[in-house]
Amino acid sequence: MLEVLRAADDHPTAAEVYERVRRSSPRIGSATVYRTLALLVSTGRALELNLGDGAAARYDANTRRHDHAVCDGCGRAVDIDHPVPDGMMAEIARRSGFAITGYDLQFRGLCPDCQANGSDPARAAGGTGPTVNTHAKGALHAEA
Amino acid sequence: MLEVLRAADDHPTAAEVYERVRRSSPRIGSATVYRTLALLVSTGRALELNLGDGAAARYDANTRRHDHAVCDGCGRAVDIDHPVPDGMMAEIARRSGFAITGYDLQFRGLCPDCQANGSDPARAAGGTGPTVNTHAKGALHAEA
DNA sequence: CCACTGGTTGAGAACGACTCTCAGTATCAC
DNA sequence: GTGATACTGAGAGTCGTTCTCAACCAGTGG
Ligand SMILES: [Mn+2]
Ligand SMILES: [Mn+2]
Ligand SMILES: [Zn+2]
Ligand SMILES: [Zn+2]
Repeated sequence: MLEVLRAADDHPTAAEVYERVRRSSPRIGSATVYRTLALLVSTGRALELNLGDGAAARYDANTRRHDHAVCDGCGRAVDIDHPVPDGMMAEIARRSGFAITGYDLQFRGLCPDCQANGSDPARAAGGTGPTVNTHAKGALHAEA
Repeated sequence: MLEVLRAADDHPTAAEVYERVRRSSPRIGSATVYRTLALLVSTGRALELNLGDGAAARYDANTRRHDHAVCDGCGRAVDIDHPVPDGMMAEIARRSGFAITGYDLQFRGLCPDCQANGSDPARAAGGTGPTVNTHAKGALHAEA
């Protein structure tokens, strides 16, 4: 299970992990996949990502603190490694009165593939082929 | 409906909006609330927020670009107005190849109330009383 | 007035992503 | 082997949201 995650370069949803694990263990049930993912997350061996588009959670074996850029066309998420300045966190904490423990940041836009296939973006991104989320669910990226 | 949103200083979920609208229009159905919220969002008169905790979407009549600090204890979300430097966006775009159109940023931590009532945080935040999300759903704020 | 027409509405069914329950099974300790 | 214990998968349940569809409400023309 962790192997599957480590081997994944995309950021698979639980359903995608299930599908992949099933190839080597066809008798596994989805409950076990959810249980195991939760365990990996709670023991710090994986990250659960909520990319702010209201879609299913994604899982990431890369536990270093990092952010993502999410493609509005095909849903692909790529790693972004560019920490927010510390001073900013302190400033936010001071102004809000919150005890800030962390932050989630994601950029939205179009990936190179979807920029190319300008029209009907939600179909590009073929490549090695992670499932594409067709149903875009309304005006996204308005968030936060 | 927009009035209800404008009058709200918290960031109500669709269910909370429904509940409040119902006070003046008791015959309204939830389908209409969802439909209307979607319309407000798609016409730019409200924002749909996905605060990255996998919880229900929240709605915000404040359409200025702004971010939020979310309390891990009681779920409260307060506005943060502290734009990320432009240079950073450009840098991200350059390094990722994405055409970046925006970003979503949320800070996590404990609100002043929940800092006070240290133990059992998920019960504080009384105040004017938006519903509190008890079931915390596992290790949050690991995200992104 | 009143029959048509098209846009809204609300009730309830359907849906997707999860989470729970529970009986069956594998594991280990004796 | 026998029993205690943990783990598993099937399926039911939950929650937030969207869909479907019949009833309803404008208007419009007559
Ligand atoms: Mn990542
Ligand atoms: Mn706000
Ligand atoms: Zn794309
Ligand atoms: Zn709080």
